[in-house]
Amino acid sequence: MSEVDSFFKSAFSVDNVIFGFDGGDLKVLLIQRGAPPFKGMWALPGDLVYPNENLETAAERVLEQLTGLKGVYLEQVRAFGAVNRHPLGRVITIAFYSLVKTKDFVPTPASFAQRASWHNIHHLDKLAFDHNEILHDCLIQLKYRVRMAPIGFELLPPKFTLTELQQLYESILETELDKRNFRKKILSMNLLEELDETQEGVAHRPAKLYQFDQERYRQFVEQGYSFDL
Amino acid sequence: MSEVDSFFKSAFSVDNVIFGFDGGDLKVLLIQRGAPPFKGMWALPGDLVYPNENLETAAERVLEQLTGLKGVYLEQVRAFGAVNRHPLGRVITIAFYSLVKTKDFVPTPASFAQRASWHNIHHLDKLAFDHNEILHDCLIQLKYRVRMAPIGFELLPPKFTLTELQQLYESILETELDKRNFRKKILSMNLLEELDETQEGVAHRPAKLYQFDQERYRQFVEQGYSFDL
DNA sequence: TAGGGTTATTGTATTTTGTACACCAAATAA
DNA sequence: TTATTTGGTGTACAAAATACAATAACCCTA
Repeated sequence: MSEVDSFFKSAFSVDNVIFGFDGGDLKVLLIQRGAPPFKGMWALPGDLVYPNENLETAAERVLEQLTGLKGVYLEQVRAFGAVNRHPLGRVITIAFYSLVKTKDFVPTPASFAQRASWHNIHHLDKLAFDHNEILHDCLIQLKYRVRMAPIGFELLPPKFTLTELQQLYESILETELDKRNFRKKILSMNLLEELDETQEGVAHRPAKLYQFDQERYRQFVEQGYSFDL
Repeated sequence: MSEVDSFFKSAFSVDNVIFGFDGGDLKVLLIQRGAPPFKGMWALPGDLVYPNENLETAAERVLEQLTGLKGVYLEQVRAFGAVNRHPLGRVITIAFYSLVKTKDFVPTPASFAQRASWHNIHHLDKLAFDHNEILHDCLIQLKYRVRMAPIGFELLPPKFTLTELQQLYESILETELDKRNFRKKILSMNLLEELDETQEGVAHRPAKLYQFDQERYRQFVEQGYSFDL
């Protein structure tokens, strides 16, 4: 991440809250800062926006440099622009969150250099800058969005069990869901394709695998329905 | 509104979608640009953010300079930062919307100078910059928020009839609502105080006046309920 | 190979919420 | 006084949310 010159007047950056899910709690990918300000502290990955770069493009670049991933789900949350949020000058930042499948994450040279690692979203220390606040707002946005659009699947492998899907929702929404009611509701939208495969390598009855069907969702929306969980 | 120097490298501004309601359709307050670029076209009121000014403060300043109003409801929507959105250079803008009571609006010198006027939100020409897109996104945001938080009242005078409130929701949501069901639902939350006053000067049975009770809403939230319409 | 351990899968009854719908009341104007 | 206009109200039905428990299918171990 390039750093802000100490004599700049104003600049803008993007910061990216990269969410991941590994079956337990919801995770966020943080980097450990190697230079002042906030040297050694954990921070959201981000960078200044290049002169000929859209905001989304900058956020995608930050994500790709760190994770090697392209084409992942990305959404802007809002701008953070408190006058003193950056100790070296006036920098406003545009916050994005993205949803990645943790198994796709391949550490890049940038992620080694920046000591990137996954952190449990509920056990976070004080982060650099106003990143705790940014993270908090992105999480609120995610909680809201995950119930109104079929974006949770972005955090799961292409084939998943209904229990995995339920646990994902439970960890994002921080609530417990009833198994039978959850299945009834998610299956009633008819957006999941039931596969002829089952879980393997588990010491109990293996669960059926499902995958999200993008085409069915397109028709679902076209017919005036909206995802709601 | 100060203009961007042609030799700047990058800057950021705020733009404010000021909504108003006069009983008919939802309105938005626009200014007619007096200088290039887009001279003569209608645009959202906005300005560059001052070096020592928070984003919200800048949006409040723009609003106050134009309308004389302070302390109105204001909410950030998101940043707009397409590379070529401003013809004179790289300017990203942070979009806000605010909700004002049209009867409180007192034209200021700035609003005369900028030929500010209310426009029907559904009959808009092409606006300057990317302001149609900004307006569109702010309207979508308003539609969401007005059903999840008691912010519609910000567009009405302190004392209003249930029919006025219903018409407000109908014009924001662009849908018709059933009178009995609407009243049942809004009254069931018990957030409105029924006053001992009635409408005056109407050629039919006068309606009871109500006012939104902020204190009741505080307790409502405290008890874990959430506004939902 | 039988039994124990673990998770998967399924339906129904009840409560709550949403929706559809029509008549009388109270004021002004002619 | 009568016509016109909007205000105000309740009930029956449909849909959705919720609460809840027994059997099935697999692996492991004795």
